[in-house]
Amino acid sequence: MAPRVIIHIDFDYFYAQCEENANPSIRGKPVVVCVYSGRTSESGVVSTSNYEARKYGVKAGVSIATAKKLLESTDATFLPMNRSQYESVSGRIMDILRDHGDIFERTGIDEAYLDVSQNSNGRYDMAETIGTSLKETVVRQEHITCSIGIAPNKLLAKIASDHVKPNGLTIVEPEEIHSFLNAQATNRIPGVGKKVEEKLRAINVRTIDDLAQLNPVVLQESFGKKLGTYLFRAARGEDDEQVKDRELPTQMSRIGTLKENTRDFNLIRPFLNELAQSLTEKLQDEEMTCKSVSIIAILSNLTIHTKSRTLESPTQELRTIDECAQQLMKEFLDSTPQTMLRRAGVKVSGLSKPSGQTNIESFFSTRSPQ
DNA sequence: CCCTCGATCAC
DNA sequence: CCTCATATCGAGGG
Repeated sequence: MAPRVIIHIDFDYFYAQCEENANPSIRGKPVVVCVYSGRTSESGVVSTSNYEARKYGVKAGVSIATAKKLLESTDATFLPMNRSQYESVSGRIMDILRDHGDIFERTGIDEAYLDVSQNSNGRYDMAETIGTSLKETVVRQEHITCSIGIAPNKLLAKIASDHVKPNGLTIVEPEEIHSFLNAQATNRIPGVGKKVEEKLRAINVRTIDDLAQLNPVVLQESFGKKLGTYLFRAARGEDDEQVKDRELPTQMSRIGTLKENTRDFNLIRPFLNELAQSLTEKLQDEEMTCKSVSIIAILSNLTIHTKSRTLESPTQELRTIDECAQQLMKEFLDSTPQTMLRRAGVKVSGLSKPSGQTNIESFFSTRSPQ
């Protein structure tokens, strides 16, 4: 396989940066984009904050109450998340990126990969020019800075984009892989979160170098075949994942927090209906159907439970989806007496776009009802 | 092979 | 004292 040159682009503190652009007067001050849960006026968590706020320890996941305390001495701005706004900014930036590479893959609202192997002629100096140019274009057109990683594969490009930020550009050429990974913490590897990191720490593995000493069999035994193999290769900077045009999304979900903990169906029914309605609108907008419906129940003790069902035939109708969700939730509550619901969600999955006929699967499922 | 469920990740 | 959305994996059961 010919060597590749991959770019990973990550928009800096994206939601907060969008808010700075929407209202430049808040620039230079701490900006905190919040998800308010609606329980009390202040309940909820921080979604994203700018770097001024991060200096005070205010980052994603911190409760709004805590963030207010940490920032009480400052002139910080707290804003509710405005997702549709960020979606449209993201969409325009993605259009710019798409123009800069041979293959483009959007992996989130604020990140994407570009395969520039052809485009750069396999040369890192040319790839750097492409990277610099796309950063300039994005700043000029959308006033958003981003951080970029350029490397021989997706894994290294992603770790590289995280290496220097905000507004960074990090190149890892093939001969630099080992010195680059060397002393980095294992959690720099995508896929190594809290749980995996804990398990690794328990066996005295803290750096990627430590990880690279482990036997593949040991890794597969502790983490399963797939993850074990992945970790073994990742520690060596190896990754064959192709940059691929994203297929259509395969699921969508809505979740919310109830006003108070309850198991009263008179409160839960309209709540689920709202979520189902929002999902149905989105499905119909996208001209998609779903094959199964799930409910998500988060109890007062914060444990998470799910229950799902495959429909007789794919649908995009509110009635079908809503009734299925209601039924599933009834069954769940009946099976767990006493428990109180804190949050509830609805998910639709097995999505397809019958008109698009993007795959053989949806072709047959729309042609031969049975 | 498909379905269901929980877990994990990363946002 | 605790959001939201998506993808993926593994296990267990048909």
